[in-house]
Amino acid sequence: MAATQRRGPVVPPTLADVAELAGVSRQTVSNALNNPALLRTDTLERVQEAVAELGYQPNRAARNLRTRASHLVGMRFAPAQEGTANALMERFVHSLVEECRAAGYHVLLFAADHDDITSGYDELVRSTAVDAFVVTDTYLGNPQAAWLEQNRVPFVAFGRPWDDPDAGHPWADVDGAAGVAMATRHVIGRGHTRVAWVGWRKDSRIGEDRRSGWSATMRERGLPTTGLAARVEDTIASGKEAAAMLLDEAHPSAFVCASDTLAMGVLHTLHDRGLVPGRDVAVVGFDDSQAAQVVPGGLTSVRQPLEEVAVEVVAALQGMLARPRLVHPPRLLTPSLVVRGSAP
Amino acid sequence: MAATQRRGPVVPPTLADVAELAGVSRQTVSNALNNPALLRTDTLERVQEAVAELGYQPNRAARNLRTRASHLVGMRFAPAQEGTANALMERFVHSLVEECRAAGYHVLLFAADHDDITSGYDELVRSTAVDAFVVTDTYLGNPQAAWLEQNRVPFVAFGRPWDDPDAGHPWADVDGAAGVAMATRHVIGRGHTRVAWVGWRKDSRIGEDRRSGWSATMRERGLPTTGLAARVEDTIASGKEAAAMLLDEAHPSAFVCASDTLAMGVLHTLHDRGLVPGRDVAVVGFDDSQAAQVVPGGLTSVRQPLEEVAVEVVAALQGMLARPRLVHPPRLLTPSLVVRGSAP
DNA sequence: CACCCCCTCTTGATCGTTCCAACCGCGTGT
DNA sequence: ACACGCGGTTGGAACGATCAAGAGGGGGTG
Repeated sequence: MAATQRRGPVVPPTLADVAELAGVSRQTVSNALNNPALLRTDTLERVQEAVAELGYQPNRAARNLRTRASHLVGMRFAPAQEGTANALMERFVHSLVEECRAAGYHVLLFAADHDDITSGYDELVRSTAVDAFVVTDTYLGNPQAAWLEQNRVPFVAFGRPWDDPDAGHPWADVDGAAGVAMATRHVIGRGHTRVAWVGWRKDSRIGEDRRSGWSATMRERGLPTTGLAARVEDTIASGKEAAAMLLDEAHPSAFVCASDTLAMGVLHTLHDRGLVPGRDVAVVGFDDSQAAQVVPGGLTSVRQPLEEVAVEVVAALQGMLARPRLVHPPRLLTPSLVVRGSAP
Repeated sequence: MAATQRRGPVVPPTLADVAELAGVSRQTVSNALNNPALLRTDTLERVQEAVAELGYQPNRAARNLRTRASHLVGMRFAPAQEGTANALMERFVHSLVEECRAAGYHVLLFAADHDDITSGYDELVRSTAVDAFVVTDTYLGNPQAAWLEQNRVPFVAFGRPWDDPDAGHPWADVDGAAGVAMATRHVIGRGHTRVAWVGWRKDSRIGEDRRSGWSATMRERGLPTTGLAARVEDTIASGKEAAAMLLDEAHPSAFVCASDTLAMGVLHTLHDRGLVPGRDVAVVGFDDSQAAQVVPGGLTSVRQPLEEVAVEVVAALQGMLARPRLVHPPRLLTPSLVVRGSAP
């Protein structure tokens, strides 16, 4: 036996091998694995021993073919943009992988053409390579969400369906407005009254949502907002320029930003002007990126509970695949504030 | 027909459906896809039309079962450590996904128990869920590489087999010593003569390799190294302490570091002491992390050519799966230096 | 004209698993 | 004593693709 395995790839045992060793039929072995309650305890034990002895694992391809399920979840993996501080995905994907494992799923990554967003999805659906998708970039006006829904492809979104509040698919998201409100209250609590907002352009729904957390809190506390907001591209340079402009024209003592990238831009301006973050001017970012964690002095930032998002997403996936009719209720999760030197 | 598809999931067409529509047998359709040269051109066209009309894609599970190949590549996905600036994986994984797509493969992510490293691999191998693995964390004394080799599981490593120079598996790696040498020459070229090294503990093979790039270059230029090196944990705090110690005792005017995390630690000390990076003291990191890119002033850093690594890894995978006997020759790739404010 | 061969296409079997319906032994109710 | 239900088991048929081998027809050759 050892001699036959010395050369060439090891050929894994099959259900039939286990059945023969245990002295039962294939179906009994199958039941032992998928429906153990049907077996007498002594038979079950005998089968389990045989399974353990051979190191048997059911062949995925055969099982997939028969059950019409792959136990794979597809996810399009877009790279983090260089030169920004947005690195959510690594954290999220890891949590997702962990959660999926607990649920008996694996994560399949794929890339799509940049011009044809649906290409990757389409191919995987038609070849029945995955059971469902996790869609993460719903902020792009999500053409793929609409496409998936139209084609009755199961998927769960990380991100709200902004354009269609009662879309038929399950989703989980983080309450950006609540996070920014938390950040704003934090700096107000430290005595700041002129709190500026550096956010994204108006066409970003997420950006407007986050901004509302700032403006609502300011209004609530009776503080001014006019002239204290900037809406720019999500780059270091834009954040830097916006901060310079705001400092000159509106004299804020604190900045709340839509992203860590913008916040890092603000830090650049303070750095250039010899202002000390946290002492002269408070700065809060959003995402708790690695840059926020390691920048000298530290950047206070709103941290998304990506682990919880992953839990919700996988729960929704399981529900959706088990009972396709039932729609999992959406979940909106609350982020937390990580306080560091830039806004102590 | 439309009525039958209105409710419930759409059932994809099979080979038989295409065959019927094209008026040929199943096998002919199969040949049209896998071996088109065997068909007469007019038949081929007829089949291709039918394929296009039905939107046919071969069922993965069935194909996998029959061909005993899944066209999936497994990769263990470990999360980036919080509080450090090491975020290589996201970039590498994306490149890998792109390359795999070109080669007709997909990437399957999985997580393993922290105590039993081989658990995830074992399960996937025995269930024939993946054709091969990409192993990335070979620096941990790689128990999984040894295990995989022993069990004749195909895999390609990103990282050299440090402990076993002529290991039987293909690999690609980045020449860390060359990268550090490049960094060291850069600061020497700018007039620095007392160049310090902040690296990892001695038990790290990668760390010692990178260190050799510094020490060899210094020796080559006839510059002193004694008292100018520190070997510490890969954390911000350790880098910060090491920099303080070195500044007090050896008075270096430049720091070359084994990682961006350590380099950020050095920046912390400079920041505390009112020293300006790039003007008073030069600092070079390793990895070109997001933190290096966005920190005020910018951190000069050695950038790993992860895209090229991915190309090599996938090429090795293809060769290995096509001709298991032949061993793909290892490749050692040269990194580049990204110059920013900390060492202009 | 018969023979052979090559090119093209078809038929039957197979991969390893799960689903289906039938089967068997056994105890129970009538 | 016979039918019946029930827990436990059995062989056979699917799932959808590929592999192996064979069938049919046209053209070249002796």
